[in-house]
Amino acid sequence: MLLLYRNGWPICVKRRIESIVVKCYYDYEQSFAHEKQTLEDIKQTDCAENGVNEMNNNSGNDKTMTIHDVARELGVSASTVSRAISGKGRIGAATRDRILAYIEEHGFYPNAAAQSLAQSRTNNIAIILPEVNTLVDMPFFHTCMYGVEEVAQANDYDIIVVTTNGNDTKPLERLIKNRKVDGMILTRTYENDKYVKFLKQKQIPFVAVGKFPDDDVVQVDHDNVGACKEMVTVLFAKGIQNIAYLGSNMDQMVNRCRYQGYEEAYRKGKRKLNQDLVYTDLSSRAMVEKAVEELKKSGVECILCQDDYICDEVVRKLARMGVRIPDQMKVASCHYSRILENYPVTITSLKFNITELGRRSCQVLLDMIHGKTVPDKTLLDYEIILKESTKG
Amino acid sequence: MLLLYRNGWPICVKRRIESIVVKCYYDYEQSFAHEKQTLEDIKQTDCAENGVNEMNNNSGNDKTMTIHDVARELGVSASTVSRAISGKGRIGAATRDRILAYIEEHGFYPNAAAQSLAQSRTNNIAIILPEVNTLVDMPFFHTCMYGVEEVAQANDYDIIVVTTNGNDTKPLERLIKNRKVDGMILTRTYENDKYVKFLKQKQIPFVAVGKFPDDDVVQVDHDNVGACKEMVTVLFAKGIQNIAYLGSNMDQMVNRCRYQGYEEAYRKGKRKLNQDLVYTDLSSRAMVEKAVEELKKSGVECILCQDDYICDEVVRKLARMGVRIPDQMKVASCHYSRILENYPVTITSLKFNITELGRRSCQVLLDMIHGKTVPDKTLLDYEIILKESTKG
DNA sequence: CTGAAAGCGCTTACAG
DNA sequence: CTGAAAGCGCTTACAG
Repeated sequence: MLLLYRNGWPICVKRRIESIVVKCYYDYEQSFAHEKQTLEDIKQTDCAENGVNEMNNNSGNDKTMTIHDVARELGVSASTVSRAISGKGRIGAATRDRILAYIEEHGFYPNAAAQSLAQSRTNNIAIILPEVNTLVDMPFFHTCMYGVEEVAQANDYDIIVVTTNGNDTKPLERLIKNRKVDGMILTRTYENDKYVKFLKQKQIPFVAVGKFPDDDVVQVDHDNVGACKEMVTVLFAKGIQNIAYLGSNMDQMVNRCRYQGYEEAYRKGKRKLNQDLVYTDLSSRAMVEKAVEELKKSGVECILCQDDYICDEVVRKLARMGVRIPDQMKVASCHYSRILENYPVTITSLKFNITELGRRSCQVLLDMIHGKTVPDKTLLDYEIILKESTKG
Repeated sequence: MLLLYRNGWPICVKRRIESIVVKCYYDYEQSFAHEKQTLEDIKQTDCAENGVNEMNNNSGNDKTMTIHDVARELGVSASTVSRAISGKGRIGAATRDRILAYIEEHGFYPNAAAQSLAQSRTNNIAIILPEVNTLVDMPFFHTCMYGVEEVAQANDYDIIVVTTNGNDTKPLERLIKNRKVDGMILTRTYENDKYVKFLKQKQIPFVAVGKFPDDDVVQVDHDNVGACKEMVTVLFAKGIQNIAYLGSNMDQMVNRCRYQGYEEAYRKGKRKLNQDLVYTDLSSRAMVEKAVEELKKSGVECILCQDDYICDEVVRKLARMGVRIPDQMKVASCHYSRILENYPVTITSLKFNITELGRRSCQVLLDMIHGKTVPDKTLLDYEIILKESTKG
C-alpha cells in the first residue's frame, strides 16, 4: 500500500476531501488531529494528488469512489464529470478525454442507485419465466433467457429473472411499483393473460415472446405457421401422399400455429385433409403410442410431430413396433432440439433459433424503452432440416 | 375517473401538492391559471383529500406516489411513514397501523432506487450461470436458479442473472462497482477460479454452489462423496461382488467427489479396487460404448455411472448389445434426472434435490448479507433410489 | 413517540 | 464550454 506523507506523518486520503482520515500505519497512539485540513490545503500539497491516485488504485476494498472524488482530482466540477460519462450536454473534447481516461484508469463506476433516482430509469429489465420442469420446456426458456441476457449485457442492462405460476401478479407489481425495472419480457403468454392485462394497464414497456392474439401487444415470434406450412409443402413435393399430425395442447399458441401451418399446406396443395390423421390432444405417452399404432395400421406414409417431445415418443414407439424409419414410416418434427440427436436415424425437423428469439425480444424491448417505434410483430426465420427420416 | 371540483371547475390533483395540474376534461380551452394554489389552500378544501385519495386509487397510470404524499394525506411526517414501513425506530402502534393500512389500500411501494441510495443496499443478488447448452447441464442450472429465485422472492430480493464464459470478470465487476447487487451466487466454480479470487478481493458476500477446494469460501453442496459411498456400500450389501465406475471429467469437482465416494466404499468394505473397472475420462459416446463392451467381457456385475448422461449411453449400448438389465448387467447412476425416466427398466440412482440446493444457497447468502454467521460448508441430503436395474 | 434537516450520489436546467 | 444549486425519494441521527 502506497502511503501519503505530510509533515512526516503517514496519512491516507479517503472518500471526501473534507474528511481526511488518518490511518493506523504505525505510531498509532499518537494524535493526528492536526492533520485535519481543507480542500485548499490539499490542492497546495503537490504530493497529495499522486498519493490519492495510488490509494484508489491498488486497494481492493477502497470505499466507493464518487463523481466528486474524480471531479476534485481533476480540478473540474461534478457536473462536468457527469457530462463526460453520460455524453450528454456540451463538454470540451479535451476535458472529456481527460476525465474518461481517469475513470478508466481508476475503475470508477457510477452508483447505479443514484443514477436510477436522478434519471428515473434503472437499466434493468425483467424476464418473466413460467414454472416449468419438463426437459422439453426448460431448454427453451433457458436458451431464450441466454439470448435476452446477451443483448441486455451488451447494452449495459441487467436482467432480473422472476418465475411465476401464471396467476399471481404480485411479484410483477412489486417490481414495477418499486421501480426496479424499465420493462419486461413475457416468455409465455396465455389466451387470457392476466400479466398482459396488468402490464398494459400500467403502461410499462413489455414484449411477449411468442404469438399473442391481442394486436396491441408487441410480440416477437418465430414464423411457426409459415414454417410448418412450408415443411408440409416440401414433404408433399417429395412425393409423400399423406401426412399425419400429432400434437398435444391446443391451449398454447405455438401449438395452434403449427397445426394451422399444417392445415394451410393441405389447402394450398389442394389436398383433402383426412381428420383421422390428426391428433391434437395427446397428453400422455400412452395416447401417443396408441395414435402411432392406429396410424401405422391406417397406412399413412409420414408422421409430423408438433415438437420433439412427441417426436421422441413416436420414434421410440416405432422402434418397439419394429417399424423402420424411413422405409416403413417417415417422421418429421416441428421443433428441433438436442433430444433428436440421440437416434440411430437422423430426423427431419424445423429448426428455430431460440437464442436469437431472446436476443430480438430484448432488442425490441430496449428500443421501446428508448422511445423508438418498434414493429408490433417481429417474425423470425426458420430452417427446414431434411434428414434421413423422410428420405425416399 | 373521479373528478375533483373547485369553484365549479374540474381539476385533477397530481403528484406533489405544490403543483396542481389542471386537466382537460371539458372546456379545455379555458384558462385555468387561477387554479394554481398552495398547499394551504388544499388543506382548507374539505373535499380535496377525498379527491386525492380517489385519484391515486383508481388511476392505472398515476404518477408515482411518494412517502411525502402519504405523509401529507395522513398528517404525519415523512420520517414517520418511513419508520412505519421499515419497522425501524420507535413509532406509536396506532400511527403505524394507520400508515400501513393506507399504504396497503393505495398500493404504495417505496422507490427502490431511493432506498438503495439511502441505505447502500439493493435487495438484489446476482446469480452467475455458466454458458451451457447440453441437455444434462441446463436443467441443473435452471432448477437451481428456481430455488434461488424462490427464496429471494420470499425475502423481497430480486435476482439478477448473468451468464459468463468463466473468464471475463468485467460483467461481475460492473455489477459490483455499480452497486447493483448485495451479494452473489456462483453456480459453477473451477479449480482456480478467477471469479472467486475477484469476489474475495472485493469482499462481496458470495456463496459457491458445489464443492470448492478453498476453505474460506462459503459453499453449499450435496454430499456427493457420502452419497456415492453409501450407494456402493448398499450395492455390496445386496451381494454384488464388483462394481465398475464410468465417469467423464475429473476437472469438475462434483465428478471428483463421486469417484471419491466410490473409492471410499471399496476401502470401507475392505475390497480390492480393480483399476480395470474404473473409467474416468470418457469424453465421447464412442468411448462409453467401448468401455461398456470391455466391461461386459470382463464379467463385471454392475456398472455405476457418474451421471445420467453417461447412464443414458450405457443403457442404450447395453440394449443394442442385447444385454438385459438387471439379469445380465446391473446399472446404477450417481445422479437422477428425467432422462432416466424413459427406459423400459427403471434405474437405481442417487437423487439430489437441486431446487433445494438453490434455496439453501440463497438462504445462506442472505444470512451473510444480513451479517449473520453462516457455516463455511452446508452439505445437503441425498436419497438412494433402488429400482429394477440393480435387482436380484 | 415524532419531525426537521442533512445526506445518499447522481443529473440537469439555469446562469454565466 | 463549465459550475453551483436544486432535485430525485428515501433514511436516520439529532433534537425535542
